[in-house]
Amino acid sequence: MKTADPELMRAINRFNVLDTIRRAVSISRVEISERTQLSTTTVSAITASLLDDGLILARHEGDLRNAAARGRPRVALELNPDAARVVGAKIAANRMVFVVTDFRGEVLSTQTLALRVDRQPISVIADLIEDGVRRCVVDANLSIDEIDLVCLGLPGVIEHRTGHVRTSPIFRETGVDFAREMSERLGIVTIVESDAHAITLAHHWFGKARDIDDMVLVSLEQTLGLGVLHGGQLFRGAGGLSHNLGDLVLGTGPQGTIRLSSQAGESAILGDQPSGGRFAEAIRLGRGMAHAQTLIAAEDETLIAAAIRAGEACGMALANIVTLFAPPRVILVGSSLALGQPFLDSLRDAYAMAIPQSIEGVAELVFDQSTDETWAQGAAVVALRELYESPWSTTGPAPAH
Amino acid sequence: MKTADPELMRAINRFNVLDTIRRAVSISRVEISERTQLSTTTVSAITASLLDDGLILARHEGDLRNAAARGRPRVALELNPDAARVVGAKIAANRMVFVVTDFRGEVLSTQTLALRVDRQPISVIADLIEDGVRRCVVDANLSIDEIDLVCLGLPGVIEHRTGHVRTSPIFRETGVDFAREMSERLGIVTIVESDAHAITLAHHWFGKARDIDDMVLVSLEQTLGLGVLHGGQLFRGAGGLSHNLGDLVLGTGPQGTIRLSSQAGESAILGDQPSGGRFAEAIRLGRGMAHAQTLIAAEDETLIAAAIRAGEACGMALANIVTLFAPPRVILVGSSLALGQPFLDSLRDAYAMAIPQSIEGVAELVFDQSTDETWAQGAAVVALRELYESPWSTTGPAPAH
DNA sequence: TTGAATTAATCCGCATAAGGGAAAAATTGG
DNA sequence: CCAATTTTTCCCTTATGCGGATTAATTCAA
Repeated sequence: MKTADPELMRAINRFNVLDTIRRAVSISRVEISERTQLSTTTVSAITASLLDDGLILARHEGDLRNAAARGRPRVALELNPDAARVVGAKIAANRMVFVVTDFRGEVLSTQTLALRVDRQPISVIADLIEDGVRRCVVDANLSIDEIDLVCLGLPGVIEHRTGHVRTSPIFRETGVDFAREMSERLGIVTIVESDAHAITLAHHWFGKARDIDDMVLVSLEQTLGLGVLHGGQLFRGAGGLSHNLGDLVLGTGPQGTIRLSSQAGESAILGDQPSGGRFAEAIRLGRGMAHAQTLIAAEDETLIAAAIRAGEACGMALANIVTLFAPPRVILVGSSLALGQPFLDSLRDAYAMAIPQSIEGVAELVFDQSTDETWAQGAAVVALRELYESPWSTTGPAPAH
Repeated sequence: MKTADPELMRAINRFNVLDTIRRAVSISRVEISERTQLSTTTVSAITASLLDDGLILARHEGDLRNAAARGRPRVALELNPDAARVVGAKIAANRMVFVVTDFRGEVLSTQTLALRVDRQPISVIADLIEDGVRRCVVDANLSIDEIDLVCLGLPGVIEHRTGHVRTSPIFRETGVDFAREMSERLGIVTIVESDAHAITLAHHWFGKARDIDDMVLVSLEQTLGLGVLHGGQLFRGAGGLSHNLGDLVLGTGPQGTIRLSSQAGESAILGDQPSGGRFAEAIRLGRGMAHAQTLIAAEDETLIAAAIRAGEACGMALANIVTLFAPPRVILVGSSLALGQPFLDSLRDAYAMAIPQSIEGVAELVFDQSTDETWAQGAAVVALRELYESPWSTTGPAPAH
């Protein structure tokens, strides 16, 4: 049981102030006081400590109010970009994308490795990731020991608390203690997180959920993932497990249960393409969905049918998720969106059909084609949140460089 | 944004101490200190204030440690049963059950009204509930103004925060502000909550989830409900909405979507029975499931088939819920369990088939045939939790009588 | 029976938090 | 240059939790 002591109190208020500054980008103390309901005295004390720790900066130029304002001008407070650096990564079956960001989550450098890594031994994958992280750090003109935290977003069922990867399409093994492995290799604390959770936070900080604290995100990639934002925090199942939507059962068929992944997973949509062909080559290079879209535009019957089937399955699963979580907004992301109209239309139709009347209109559907960089940035946000929440003054990573 | 001030700190620690005492039934200050990680000094201060407010009592008789213990004996602290009284109720389509409980949640009196209330005008239902509450209070030798809170548990989609009943099988209307209606009638603050949430808390306090803070409960009654306990608290969807499992889509059939309620809802299982017959009579009296069980024991083909179909549908839905929430335990309750083996076996089989390998074994399935009184007691627990959390010393309901 | 040992509970003083009000600081307008 | 205005800080009060010393209540042994 966590006891409430003055330290916790200060940690909470510090985080709130820091997060308020982040959201506003630039904000005066009075406004922080208004938004957080903290007294100006307390805000002043907290910001003084944040300034002292080098987490924020004061900018005196320009008045934040209208130009004709009288009285002492407000001092703009902003996050100090240099307060920390983190690395975020999206690890997928056929590509890896790394970013280095500053304390604000702004991207400083990007590294993309386009290669198939799934089913490789762990040591090989770990080698590649380590290499990618180091390259990306060098690209940002930094040294590896200037990085405070690393967060890797990967598909599959991941136990956030321990960093164990229960199952992942990119690993042959199950139950890998990947956080420890990478932490040791890099010499930096490394967090392992579900890629869906990463992109969920990315949308909360920079994307289509900036204005709300409750929402659900569904990622339609090789794996089908889910992120639930609840009161501004990721809702992790008991034990901190991430979810795997692909395992959802849609019904029973002649050969047992029909899972969502068998209808809407990447391989289910693209099908078995003759190896060596142009399509198979595109898939291998991670361009499968884009290629599929051109084929759909050319009215390829098989693919259109597959896209429609996938859309229907997703729409139905989505309705069930909305029934359970009743979020005001649902964001859909992932490569499958590239399939275009046949997929999206059938998804929307199936959703409309399946959503119960009682909660019709509760959730707003939003589609978003984020770049891989955004996913990696989301992983960086996971890392940054850890830093925001840690009580700098007393203990934790070094505040500034 | 909730600001952290000393008052919040105090409220948190007070609640933790009170809840620790409740769980232990009888406990000394040292043990509270050990379990809550609060210093003995703080525990002493808080318990002094709780004693002062009359919420707990000190019992000096008997030593809590082994008989041969040396030193000053520990003083046992217990909840003061008389610190508050609440009314809890389970409102179903064909019966109402009321209980009055003391501050510990112990039942003081019970009232059962066996009558069909669904599809009646709201005023009629409200009349009946008012009557039931007042009778139950009199039965407990109390006056209505000695009751601190009332909580009504009803089926359907209910907005806990506002007390609005979005949809409920017992109301003709939708969007009823039932909490306000009943609060005005009774002159007592009345909470309206999903019956599934009520029974979930009942299990957490007294039943099969006493030892854990994370679990999922599925209620199989006329309506199919869900309760999710997350970190010892009910997980309410965004907006405090309760869930309606019956609206979950299982697949598509010739005439549109197939919902769980059409496979496993009470009416789906029992079917259309010729009115006037014994079965129809039993259903009208709320004995439908029990009657069905005797028919199943007599090998009624139609009913066995219906039970199996319902079990399969529930098992599949359950697997999906476990996939999403990954709880260590799932408790199944409700009248449908009375169907017996054909239902339970097919449920278990379908669940085993549908549960993905990656989380096989994380969730333990527990079946429980709670009485209606337990459901009502759960509603009382919802009310009591409000009292436990309210900062008595400063404001809130009167502490003692 | 009496004193030592032991354990529980409380008292006292300290550190730290937030908050309120007054004072200081920094600007504009006349 | 002074008055007006607004932001920020300083000083003081109150509340919290905690550590150490103190008091209280019991058992054990001589």
